[in-house]
Amino acid sequence: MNISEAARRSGLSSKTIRYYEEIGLVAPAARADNGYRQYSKAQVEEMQFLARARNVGFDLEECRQLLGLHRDHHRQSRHARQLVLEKSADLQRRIDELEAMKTTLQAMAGRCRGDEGPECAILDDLATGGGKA
Amino acid sequence: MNISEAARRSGLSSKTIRYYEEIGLVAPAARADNGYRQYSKAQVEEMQFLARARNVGFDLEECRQLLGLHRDHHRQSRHARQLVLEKSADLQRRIDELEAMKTTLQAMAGRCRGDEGPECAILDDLATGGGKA
DNA sequence: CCTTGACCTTCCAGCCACTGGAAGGATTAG
DNA sequence: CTAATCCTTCCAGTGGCTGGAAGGTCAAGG
Repeated sequence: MNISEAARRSGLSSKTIRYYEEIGLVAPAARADNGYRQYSKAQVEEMQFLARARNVGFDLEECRQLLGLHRDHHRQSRHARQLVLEKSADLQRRIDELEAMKTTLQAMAGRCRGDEGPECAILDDLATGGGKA
Repeated sequence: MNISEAARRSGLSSKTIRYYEEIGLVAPAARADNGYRQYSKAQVEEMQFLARARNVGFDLEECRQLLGLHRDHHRQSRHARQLVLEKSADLQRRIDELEAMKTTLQAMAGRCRGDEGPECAILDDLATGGGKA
């Protein structure tokens, strides 16, 4: 299987697959006589694993750890669970941050006339910090 | 006022102030005889404006636009309001994404024993996509 | 056989918004 | 005089790709 087929099946782009190989996240692919990368089902499955891990918020270093656990038959599930709980808490912190920003923005928009005139509660808030901005 | 004092008062770092000058987000500072940058109150206020705008989620290009509106006495407040509403929607989309990730993670953690053994619902979910991961 | 188009390869540059650090000059306090 | 703390410029690195150039390979159609 060539790289674009592996990409289609895994959900990663060809570029991303090459990049993951370069940084050692996936093993270097076998090469056909013409130099093209060749992939097995097992490798595509690892790529799917990585695509899913990325999609739930893990960074590449965490993906590396998770993949290590996945490959290790002597792993302890508490290690995976800990990574997941930490990431979950991390996401919650980021959500809280974004919510706080959004609340501030909504408050500013609520005080702004938003018309053709120059008077603007938003710009005043940003200038003075008055509206908790 | 030297750069570190301007940094302290504005909430930006000295590095960031130099960077903003370099990309033309703030006007080049006046220089003292020794070559040190000198800042006025008005400039520090613009930096505070930028720091606040950054803190509510605007990227540097948007900050540039907001600062342009702030400086323009013939502005129309609807332009600022539009930027704010778009950013708010943008934040909401990101919040929704993060919530979805977190929900998936929580579900995975809930099914995982998290003990000393190798059996692990999390790794299985990531491998198979079974748990909607 | 030739061309066209879709693959594939490598390598380099760029994105965003800084941050760290090196190398060197200026200022201040003791 | 020295030490500490400023300031300057410049270069490199971060994460996780993405785009593009320059060139090799392959399958189908004329």
